[in-house]
Amino acid sequence: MPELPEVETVRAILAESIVGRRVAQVVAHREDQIRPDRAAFVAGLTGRVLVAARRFGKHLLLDLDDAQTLVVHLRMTGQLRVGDAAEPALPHTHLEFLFDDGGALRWRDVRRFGWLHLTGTNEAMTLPSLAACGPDALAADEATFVARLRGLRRQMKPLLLAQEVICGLGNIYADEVLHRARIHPRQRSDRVSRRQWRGLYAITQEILRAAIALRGTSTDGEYVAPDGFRGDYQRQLAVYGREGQPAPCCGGPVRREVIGSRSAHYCPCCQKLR
DNA sequence: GTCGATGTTATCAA
DNA sequence: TTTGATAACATCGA
Repeated sequence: MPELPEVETVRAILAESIVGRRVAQVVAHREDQIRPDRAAFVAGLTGRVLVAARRFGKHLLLDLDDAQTLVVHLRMTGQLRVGDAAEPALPHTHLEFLFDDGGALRWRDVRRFGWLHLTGTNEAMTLPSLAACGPDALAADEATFVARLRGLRRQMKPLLLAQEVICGLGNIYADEVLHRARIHPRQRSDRVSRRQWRGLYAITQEILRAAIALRGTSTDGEYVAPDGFRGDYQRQLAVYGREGQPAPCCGGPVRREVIGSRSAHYCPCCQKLR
């Protein structure tokens, strides 16, 4: 599922492949995922050139040549695919941007939780979904990161998933980060030491960068990049999705339990509750 | 054919 | 303040 490293991979590929190209036609097969509405969306994008691709947390921001920005959230199964307009669209393709050079950018989303919002570039960060976000997990420096997380008293796993505190982490990387930091997912955050916070910051940076280098994680073939390739980080996962299998830290079995109504994976012998 | 699980987020309830 | 339940949706596997 797309979390920060996957969205960053999408951003990088789009920056290479579609910046500079002009949208000749927008075909909206359905309108429930586009905002503010179909008419404004289609009219606002037709004829425009993409000039930049940015990312904030799990949000993608595609800047156009007229001070408009297309903000995209992939949620669970949203995908942007770059290809040839002559190729048949894959199933669950709900939106197509046809370029004037015969290429196409297509939006597909099996579960249809994702959304695309066309707004002014200056207003993009004021969209509720973005305005509510804390600092980006990758862009934040150590002082900012620690300051945002300290002072609350929540279970560590749900805390790392809270986008309003720090944005970008999802279920996979939250589990991986806590495992590497040897912190139990139910550990109350007010019992975490200053030293542990600093360690958590360093580990978060390492894991996010390593995942980006491998172009993200593709479990169950869910996440696919705009070029059709899957990520490779799933091979590096220590605990996520590995219930019952030996953890790399000690060889003991990975445990899975529901915490904050989300599945959490951890090593019970190396991630002790204090 | 039914049921539960999947993971992200908003919203409402406790 | 924190936690949990629910809903949005489609697919897959038991």
